Amino acid sequence: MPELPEVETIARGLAKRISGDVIESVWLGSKPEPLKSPASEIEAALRGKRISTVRRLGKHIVFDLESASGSASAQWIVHLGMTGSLLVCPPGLELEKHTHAVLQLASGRELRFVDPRRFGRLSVIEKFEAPGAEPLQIAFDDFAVLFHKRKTPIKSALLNQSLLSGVGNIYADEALFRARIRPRRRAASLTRDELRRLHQALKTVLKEAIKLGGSSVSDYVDADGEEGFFQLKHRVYGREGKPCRICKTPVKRIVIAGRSSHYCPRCQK
DNA sequence: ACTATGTCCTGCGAGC
DNA sequence: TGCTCGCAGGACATAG
Repeated sequence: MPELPEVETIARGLAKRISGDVIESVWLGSKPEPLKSPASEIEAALRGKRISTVRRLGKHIVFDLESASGSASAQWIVHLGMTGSLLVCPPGLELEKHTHAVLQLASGRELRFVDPRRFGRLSVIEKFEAPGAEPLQIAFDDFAVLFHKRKTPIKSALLNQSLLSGVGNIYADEALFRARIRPRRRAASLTRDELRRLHQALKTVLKEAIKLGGSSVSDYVDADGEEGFFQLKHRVYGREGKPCRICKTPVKRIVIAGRSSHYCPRCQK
């Protein structure tokens, strides 16, 4: 569900609310759970640990843990998949359907992981490193190299997490619109000027979305239960048949690599 | 090594 | 009202 701006918003909200809190106990749901690490390992790594920070890497949420003595411990990594959410709530609250993990915190609150579609993943690792580059940090030359000689459509390349970490379907479409590039273009066919525009557009759209708390399509809310507002700024995503905000030509929707892709046939070349 | 395709899940809204 | 169908913000395995 969430892409970089939504994950960033969630991580910031969690950092604000639960940094410094201590995990007293851990409950992990039964049967086919979305656990990448064994349940016993996750429980052992979390129980009794202090959450020193919460931050985002790619589409992953990283919980930096400390042991009681204050030394750095393993990291708890949460990937929300399409429909995952992390909720901070009072202990009495009835368990929502599809709750897969509950952490009791020393402050009396609970941190819950809920995920109906179960594409989300929980894991524990010493030091997590995202496979791809951070789109908000990558320099232009490194960005350009990523697409060098790639025959795949630029849209697919943007979604490839081992190239760039954090770009998903919405922001790929939105960045390509702003850069005036059609999603089906072969990545290697982009000119240097187009690559510059794409690099800039991607950073701009991601930053703007973070500012607005992400895009709330369907039921996304952040750690405080707040909706994002970037969906109001979408120029092509989810706007099939509606007039392009620049030239009024109806926005087209096509399927690339099984993902719906939206673009303006007039503005994007 | 790179690329295209299918699959994992549940829920929701559109259309009949 | 109730059913079926298609679709959903992701990532991985597999096959070519």
